[in-house]
Amino acid sequence: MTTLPDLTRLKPTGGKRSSKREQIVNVFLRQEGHLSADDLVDLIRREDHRISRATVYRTLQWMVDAGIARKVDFGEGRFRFEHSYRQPRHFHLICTNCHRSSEFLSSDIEALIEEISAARSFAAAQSVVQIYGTCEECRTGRHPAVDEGHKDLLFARDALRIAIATERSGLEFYTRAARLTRDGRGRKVFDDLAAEEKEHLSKLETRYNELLQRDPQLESRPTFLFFKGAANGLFAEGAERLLKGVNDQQALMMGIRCERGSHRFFKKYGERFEDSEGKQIFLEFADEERQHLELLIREYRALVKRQGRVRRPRRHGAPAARAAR
Amino acid sequence: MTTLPDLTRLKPTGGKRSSKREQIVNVFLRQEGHLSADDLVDLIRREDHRISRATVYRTLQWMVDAGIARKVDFGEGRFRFEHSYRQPRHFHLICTNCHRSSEFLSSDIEALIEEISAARSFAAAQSVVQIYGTCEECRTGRHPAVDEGHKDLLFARDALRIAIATERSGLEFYTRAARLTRDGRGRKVFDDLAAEEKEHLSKLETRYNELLQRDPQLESRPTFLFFKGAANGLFAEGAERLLKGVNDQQALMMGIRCERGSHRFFKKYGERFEDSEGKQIFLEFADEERQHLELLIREYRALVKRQGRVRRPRRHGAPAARAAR
DNA sequence: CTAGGTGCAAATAATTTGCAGAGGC
DNA sequence: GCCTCTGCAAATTATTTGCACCTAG
Repeated sequence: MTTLPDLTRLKPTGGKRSSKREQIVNVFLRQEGHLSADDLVDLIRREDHRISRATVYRTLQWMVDAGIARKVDFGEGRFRFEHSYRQPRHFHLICTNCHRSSEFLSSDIEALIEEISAARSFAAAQSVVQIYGTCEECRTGRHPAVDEGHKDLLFARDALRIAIATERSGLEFYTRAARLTRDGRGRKVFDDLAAEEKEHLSKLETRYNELLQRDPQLESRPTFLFFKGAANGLFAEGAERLLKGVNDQQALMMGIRCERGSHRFFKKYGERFEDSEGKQIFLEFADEERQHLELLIREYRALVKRQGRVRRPRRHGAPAARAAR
Repeated sequence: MTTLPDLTRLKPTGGKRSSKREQIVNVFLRQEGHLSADDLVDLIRREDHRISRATVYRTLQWMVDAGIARKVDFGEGRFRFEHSYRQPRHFHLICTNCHRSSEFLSSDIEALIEEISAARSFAAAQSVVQIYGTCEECRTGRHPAVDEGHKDLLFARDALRIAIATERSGLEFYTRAARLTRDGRGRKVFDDLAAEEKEHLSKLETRYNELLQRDPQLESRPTFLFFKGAANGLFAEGAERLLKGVNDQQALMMGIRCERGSHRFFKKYGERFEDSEGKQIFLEFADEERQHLELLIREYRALVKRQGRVRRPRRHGAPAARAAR
């Protein structure tokens, strides 16, 4: 919750400013990857030969309490430490050959973990997912075409990709819904939303291109945030269902469901992360979806008031489409 | 691969029969749960005060090599050991309060792990999924209504549940397909398959009831194998798609896809486990699905030969159903 | 007889702690 | 001056190893 890289804010139990501690923390933060206590001692000793191992251990513990560092266990019989002010709760791929590890996020796995915990009435606090095996480099002998790159950029890239896919599927959904809707006011709502999606889509694409300029290889770097819904966008299923034939009320209701799902997803992810571009993207998008959601709920209520509740779906496919032309 | 509880077969490097080792192994196998080396030393010493800690460590290592035990790391700074001759590659829920842990399988998580590994070109050998938190008992203070029960029975129960759900959805699929199919020979294939599914379904249900007799609380024990496809059966999606309108060839092809998915799932799971009722259920079922699959492929080829390849779907829903009556 | 199994004590390895002195507020 | 930080050395914990002895094949 706290713990920006801004160190002035890091005073967990009102500790004193201390040159040694600050030195250790700085060296730790300058590194990336997963350091063992011993790695850190070595690094520190290059700068200052007079810092004891005990102090490093104590400072590591302090950093964990302060939320700067997280203790991770890769089953080596000792702990390692990683930065924790970005992307909490990520998972690891660990190469048993070169002992390097790379990180990833998977909202899909997280969702399953939540479901399983709930099914077992278990209050999950945190979870560890570690995939052990051999990395590409160790297997093929040659360096991978591109390295992982900076986490913040990757996270922002994947956030934008998901947002764009969602926007695209939303555009498809609203365009299709507008075509199928008979009620004039309802149709206008869908038309307006479609226009809004289109505009926002181009904004997101611009933003994505800006991101690419900051790192020319960004697009070819490996996926960091795995999320299955990303492939076709969160409205894809809804858009498909529209074709099965629904009445105006049902179309609005499906819009509500899609927006709600989308809002929840973006909010949940956005809230989890420390200040970063990706977080911002998620939260902005969540807010937009919330607005759409509220609009749709209002319209749904208004329509039900005008028509009474209608449950029967419109006949399949073609007739409705024809009627709209 | 080896490692039945039958200890006579456990001679990894041609070790000698030794009273001490046998004693230690027996005590270990008599326990369930996750023992630390120290726990085991305590248990051993109750029987024989003259066994040294070093021997216990050496025997644990021997058991790991022999495949009797698996070393697990719950981040406590020491290792624990669990039996490994059943359900390899399970995952853990770990209570940080009472330090007990319970096991589960999730083919859904496994599938995601495989996908992620593939996306990162990582050759995954094994994976660790640990959910840390507070168990129901520690949270509410009272004992859970039912305990976990014996793993073998749970695994068999969940295997049967999945098989039954698949059988039900298969029955639905073939019944529907038979109704929609115009080609006489094709219709007969579906009718026969539907009849077979019905018969096998009742067999599975009988078997399930027999299982319940062995443990009256079995049905209320928590899920052990989590698999989302289990809810509606592996043919559910196919059965739904049939309603959208398909021609005879497409119906056969969908049957092929469903049977292939089902066959793969049951085979994969069945092969992973040591001899147990659950394994047997999975493998029997996989074999049945393979037979159906082969039959459908034959029929598909025959139909294409008779009709030429037809790609256009039949018109939506009602007309096809009408035609079949 | 001999390779492998066993006990004991000592070694290792990661980490923690007691204590006396140093340093910031 | 007080309280916390720090270094050093000793302690602790989990596990491994060297070595002499024992035991089954």
